[in-house]
Amino acid sequence: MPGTPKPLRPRKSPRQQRSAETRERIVQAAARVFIEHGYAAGTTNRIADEAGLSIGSLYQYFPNKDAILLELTRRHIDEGRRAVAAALDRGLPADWDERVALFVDTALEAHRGDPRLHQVLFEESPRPPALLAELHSLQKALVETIAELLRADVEDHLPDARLAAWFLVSTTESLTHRYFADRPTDDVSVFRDELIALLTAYLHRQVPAQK
Amino acid sequence: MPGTPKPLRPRKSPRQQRSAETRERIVQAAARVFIEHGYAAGTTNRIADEAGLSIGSLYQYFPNKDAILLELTRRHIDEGRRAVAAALDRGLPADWDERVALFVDTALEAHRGDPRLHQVLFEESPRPPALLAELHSLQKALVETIAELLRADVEDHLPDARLAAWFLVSTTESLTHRYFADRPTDDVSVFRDELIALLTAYLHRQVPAQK
DNA sequence: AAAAATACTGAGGAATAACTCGCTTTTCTA
DNA sequence: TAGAAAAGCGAGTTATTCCTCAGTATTTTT
Repeated sequence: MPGTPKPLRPRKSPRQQRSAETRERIVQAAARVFIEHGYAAGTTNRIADEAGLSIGSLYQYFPNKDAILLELTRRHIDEGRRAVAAALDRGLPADWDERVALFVDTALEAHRGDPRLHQVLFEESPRPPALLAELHSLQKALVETIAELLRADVEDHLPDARLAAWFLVSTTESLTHRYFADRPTDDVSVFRDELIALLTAYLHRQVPAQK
Repeated sequence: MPGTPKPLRPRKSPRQQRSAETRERIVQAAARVFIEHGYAAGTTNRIADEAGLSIGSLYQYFPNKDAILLELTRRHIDEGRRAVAAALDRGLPADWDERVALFVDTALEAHRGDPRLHQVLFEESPRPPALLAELHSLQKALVETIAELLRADVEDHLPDARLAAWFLVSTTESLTHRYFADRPTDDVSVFRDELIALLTAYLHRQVPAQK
């Protein structure tokens, strides 16, 4: 029934301290259940069970299963956003090689939680259009920011700054993601260095003679 | 019930020409349905409907839903395998830049069908362990082959040929995949050239002075 | 052209999972 | 400390989906 959008907001705002904790318990339990069972087999009954609650209580706080997933996804996105903001706050290095390193580290940082959860959230689960749009605009903003930085430094050496920025962002995200799924090396720092090598090689080809 | 593996083989081998066509209709309809509705909402009833068949007929040819998915996935994999084999048959260029171009083109070729189907098959659907193993060993073989080629050309310039090969394969697959989801450029050939630039830049850093 | 084999039908059984609601327990307030 | 409000409970309802099976239609064989 595509004409009936599901409610995604909580039906009750916590009044007592106890209920705030309960809500949190549900979210934490959901993360564990999704990690272990995946989205489809991560039933609401199982989540309630894992949280040590009755199914009824769960539905006091979340109107449906997707709302729980949405909460988890939002938290994940916010972590990423905060990581980027914090990095920018600490000041952007002038050198592109260092910028790339910072960028890669931030991406790794964002995936430092449980990669399996990340996989469930972003690949296995149905995402409501609103969230999809949010994700898309977030990535687009990041690409645009980096494109601006590229343009500022390179003037007309670069045929298509936005495309280059897209490559930087996509490569970093995709390979980081894939690293945790595949684990081609046990040592994260080896992966980190190699990814940085890949990106800087690309940039140096496009951005000659950075100082 | 993890203890009860589902049968995945067809329950009936076609005797009449008609039934071979019916089987094919089911597979084609399943592809369309999965593309439009995704895996979970791509119900067997919907597939039967799309194929213009009764649900009972569908179950004459496939013992369960996953068997249909498996058939689609196997076909997809076989296409990729054939593309690689054909490329190798035509002879491998001596120059690494051309090898990279060939590699990228083969990847693009494999995704030339419907990227959305590819996404459903490889990211959204539950894959039986047997298929997962098949996929993994296929990718591993490809990584190993390329690692061998790298080692043959570079002797000890390369700290970790297997990791470099992993980066080549993963970057190509991930970015190709992502390209079709994001469409950062309308022109595929622009993307192609940029991806080749990325990979050759990486290789030239690792494989200095190729001739 | 009758009999046999193959192919197709679709209502409904069986299973499962999302979600409700009347009731109980706990906490807060005056 | 009594009444009210908030939080919690869980058997049961609703909805959906996979899949069966008894019967019908079509094709092949003799």
